[in-house]
Amino acid sequence: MLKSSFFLKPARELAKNLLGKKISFSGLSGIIVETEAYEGFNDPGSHIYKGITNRNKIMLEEGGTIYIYLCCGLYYMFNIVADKKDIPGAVLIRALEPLEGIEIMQKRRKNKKHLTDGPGKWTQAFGVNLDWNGKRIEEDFSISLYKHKFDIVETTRIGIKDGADLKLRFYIKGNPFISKN
DNA sequence: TATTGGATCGCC
DNA sequence: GCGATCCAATAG
Repeated sequence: MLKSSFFLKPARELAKNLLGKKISFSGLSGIIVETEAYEGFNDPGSHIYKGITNRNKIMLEEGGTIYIYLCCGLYYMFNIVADKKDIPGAVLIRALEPLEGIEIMQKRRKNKKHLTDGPGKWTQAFGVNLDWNGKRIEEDFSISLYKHKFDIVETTRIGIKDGADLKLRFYIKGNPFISKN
């Protein structure tokens, strides 16, 4: 289990540090293999870029707060807020390598072959929804060390129009559970 | 009130 | 490859 001070760093740093960590929730777990950073007020790809709203104000909370939002009316995106209070930033968890509770994940997912290799897929497999928005990560989830040695690929983020050139997506090189792009 | 996605799936 | 899906937040 990581200390809460682990999350008090800029989003791009936290995004890299979260790779290879194990995330556990309600008997399910997986290794974080792909993340994206959304950092500061000046990141055009970030929700908070155009100003603080009722939804994105959670990005100003203390690092380690959960930020969940519904994407395309269908899928929940799970983010961990980065950095100190009032400094905006979040890390989107895009893909996991499943470890425990695979039968439950298969029950929730229609496509049994692709349980956790996308930001909307793994939240569906884990049964994550808006109930966890604004909660502290340590309340229901636990994040702990798992992998130690791996190479990190730094590349561009997926699905955004603005800030698409910034290399703020990170994934574990060679891992088969990276989302499609 | 009307529009719109940081995605996924199924069907061409 | 491309359109349908679904709904909360945002903009107007």
